[in-house]
Amino acid sequence: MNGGSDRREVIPEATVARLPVYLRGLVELAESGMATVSSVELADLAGVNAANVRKDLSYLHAHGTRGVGYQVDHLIGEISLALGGGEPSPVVIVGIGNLGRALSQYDGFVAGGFPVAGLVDADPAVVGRYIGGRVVRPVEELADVVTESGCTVGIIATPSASAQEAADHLVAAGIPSILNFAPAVVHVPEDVDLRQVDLATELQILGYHQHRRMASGANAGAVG
Amino acid sequence: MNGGSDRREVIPEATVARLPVYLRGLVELAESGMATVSSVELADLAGVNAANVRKDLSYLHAHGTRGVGYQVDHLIGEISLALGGGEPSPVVIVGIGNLGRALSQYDGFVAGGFPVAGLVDADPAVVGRYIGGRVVRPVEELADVVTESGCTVGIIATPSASAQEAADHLVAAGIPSILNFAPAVVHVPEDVDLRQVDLATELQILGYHQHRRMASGANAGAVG
DNA sequence: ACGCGCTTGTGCACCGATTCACATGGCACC
DNA sequence: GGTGCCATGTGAATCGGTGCACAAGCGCGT
Repeated sequence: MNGGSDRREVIPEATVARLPVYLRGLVELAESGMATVSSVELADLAGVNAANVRKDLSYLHAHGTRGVGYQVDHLIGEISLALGGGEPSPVVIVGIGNLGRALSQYDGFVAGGFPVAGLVDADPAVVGRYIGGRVVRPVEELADVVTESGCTVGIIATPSASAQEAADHLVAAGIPSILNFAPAVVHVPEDVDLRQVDLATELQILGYHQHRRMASGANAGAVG
Repeated sequence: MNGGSDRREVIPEATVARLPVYLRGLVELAESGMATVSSVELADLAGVNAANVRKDLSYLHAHGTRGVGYQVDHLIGEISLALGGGEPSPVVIVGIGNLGRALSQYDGFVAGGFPVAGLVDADPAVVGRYIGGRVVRPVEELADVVTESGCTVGIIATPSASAQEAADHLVAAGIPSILNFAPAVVHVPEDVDLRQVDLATELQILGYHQHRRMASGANAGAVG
């Protein structure tokens, strides 16, 4: 059943999605001088259940001390290690419209270890322009950009109509991880990791809850 | 226990999250002249399982015709109705930095029925500037902006340090739905709907998979 | 008018995730 | 040095979601 050599076996997807949140909270704690943190405190910071925090951390083999809590430094190290080994992963942004421009200057990327290493666009009117000190290169040179900078993450910020094309370019260039901001479903090979960030969808989900609240508020008092 | 008059009882959260994707696909189908669509086709468009599509649509009481499929027009109407009743929900954006500027000009918002009705910022250096024909107003006037324009959705695009403050302002102004782009956990009252869109977190999740793939690729051939 | 094929609608089983509750165990204080 | 407190770590039950597989039903062709 177990080889025993699997230091880090497998972390559930839901846990992986929470680790960055823990990490942010832990960094804040470290900056404010806290040396240890309990699962309850960390749960409060991350907005989740305390038992959930403990189970999540148990997957990292980052055990704490009973009666005391977890060591903040150690925890930061373990989570960072799990989330990419601490190595920065340069990103390339495809599609330099409003959103692409904003993303290329978004501080959170650099702070999170994801420096923007390249900008490409298919529109000749945009190619050659400088955004935040970086030149926009034609999408035909995407493979070169990837090779030069060692990009491992591609961000799609094109209009939806061009999203699939952009994804194809990224896959062809050997990018293994893609973050798609375009409101469109794109298909990639199985060995490519694709995540969707859909602003319009998020708003529509909010709209549903709002609509339902009003409707049920007018009908009955039962509100979830 | 049940009134029996609940035309639309409750839709599972996972289904709600897929409805906007269906809607997009359906609109495309309608534009290309398709009158009916089968669950298999729609599933392919949305990238999900066909049985899942059928089950999702059954929650809307939007049943199709056996042997034929679903009527595209009717389905668009039903989904739109579920997702906010077809009424546009104006949004107000708090924090006009790089991201806020991009969001204020994002076409997808208007197209999705979420026109940007107001921009506010706490920084006096930003207040008064015009972004896309709209003036940035001070955060103190947030309540006025909401009242004037009937905003029902607030978008937080501030730095993380100000996110909680922005949320508090929005809640105080009576906004029931908040979309938070700041990489920070914010707390709101129970009756306020809050959704998180965290770019840095998404990248870190991608980083984990990438890291794991390399690690397990060096160890064994087993890749999920 | 009748039967065949296609598609919907759904019961059921599986799976991952969450959460409670409790046993386990270390630290600090006396 | 002993005892009590407190927080971890985890077993087990529960919950929501997914997907298979099949029965039910409608239309179209003959």
